[in-house]
Amino acid sequence: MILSRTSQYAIQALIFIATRPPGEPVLNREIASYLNVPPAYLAKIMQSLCKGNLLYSYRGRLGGFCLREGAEKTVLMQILLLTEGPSFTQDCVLGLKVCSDATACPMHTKWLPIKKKVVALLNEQTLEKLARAVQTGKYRLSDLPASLLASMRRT
Amino acid sequence: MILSRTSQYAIQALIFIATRPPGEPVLNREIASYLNVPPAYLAKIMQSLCKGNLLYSYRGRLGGFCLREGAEKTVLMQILLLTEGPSFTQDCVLGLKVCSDATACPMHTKWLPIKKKVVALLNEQTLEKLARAVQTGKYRLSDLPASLLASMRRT
DNA sequence: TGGATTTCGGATAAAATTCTCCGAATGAGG
DNA sequence: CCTCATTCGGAGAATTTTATCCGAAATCCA
Repeated sequence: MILSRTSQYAIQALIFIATRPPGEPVLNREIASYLNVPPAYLAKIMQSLCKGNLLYSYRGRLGGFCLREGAEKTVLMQILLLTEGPSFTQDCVLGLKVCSDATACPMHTKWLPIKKKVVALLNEQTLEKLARAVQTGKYRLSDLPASLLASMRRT
Repeated sequence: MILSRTSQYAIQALIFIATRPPGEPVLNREIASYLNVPPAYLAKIMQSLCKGNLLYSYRGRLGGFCLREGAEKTVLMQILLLTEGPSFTQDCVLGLKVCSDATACPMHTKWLPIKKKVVALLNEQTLEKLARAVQTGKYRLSDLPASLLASMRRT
């Protein structure tokens, strides 16, 4: 039900970059402050996304990170395979080392169709699409400001 | 997509107890060796399941753990609420503090129907049912023996 | 009563994840 | 060439999760 923080940060950062004009490097500092995540930690994640061939990085003045050509078509599953590891979609719900159609845990047959839906969903969500959803203003990428949170609690 | 080890151990242990004759206490040691999980760690989890009112515990000779009366009807969701905490079903995929129909992350609307399916599934799987599935021999609760794993790798 | 067996509960260790710091390399611009 | 701003890469700290250890309390049975 839950992604690691690393995965969440990675997805958020990539969508954020996808909302920005392509070709103009985005600073790690800017991403971190927009998303409200620890900059030094995010920097590490950005590095691994570069190594995973999703991003270009540029040093020095005018440096920053850009999506690689075609990376707007990147799908959430690709990101998660980088951040969660390749066994991400294969793990057994109950933690069994081997859980296949042939020999399975008692949840296997019930879980399988749901897992397939999740995988399908993650495979159809592109950065481009998600970025556009954010640009409309209908959806958020970062937390609500604390002031707003407080007023929600009061009601 | 993934439960904590604690949750996995808890579910496995409870199903195992449910496969045993009710009223006869099962030893922590026995459960741990059957499931092949660390006994001392499992013992901690068993304690919290007692505090969560799913189990009875008995000390001394003939001691061990039994399902509480009616606990065969316990549903996976109840266990997970104990082991993963009450926000288990509420967390946003992208990690936003607030992500509701009113103000949401860009995955929210797509994720919601899947989450509902997951919740429904977890709410309909009782220990009784899962234990029976194991008793038929069709499904497993613990890992395959290492020898079998080795022979699978050879093919 | 005393010994054996088991869970309880607290402290602590180990491992994994999350997060920080800093010097070095790189590149832009004066 | 020098300065400044940025990412890179390695080391390591903090936190959380997973795992271990041990004395104490409870219980059975002889």
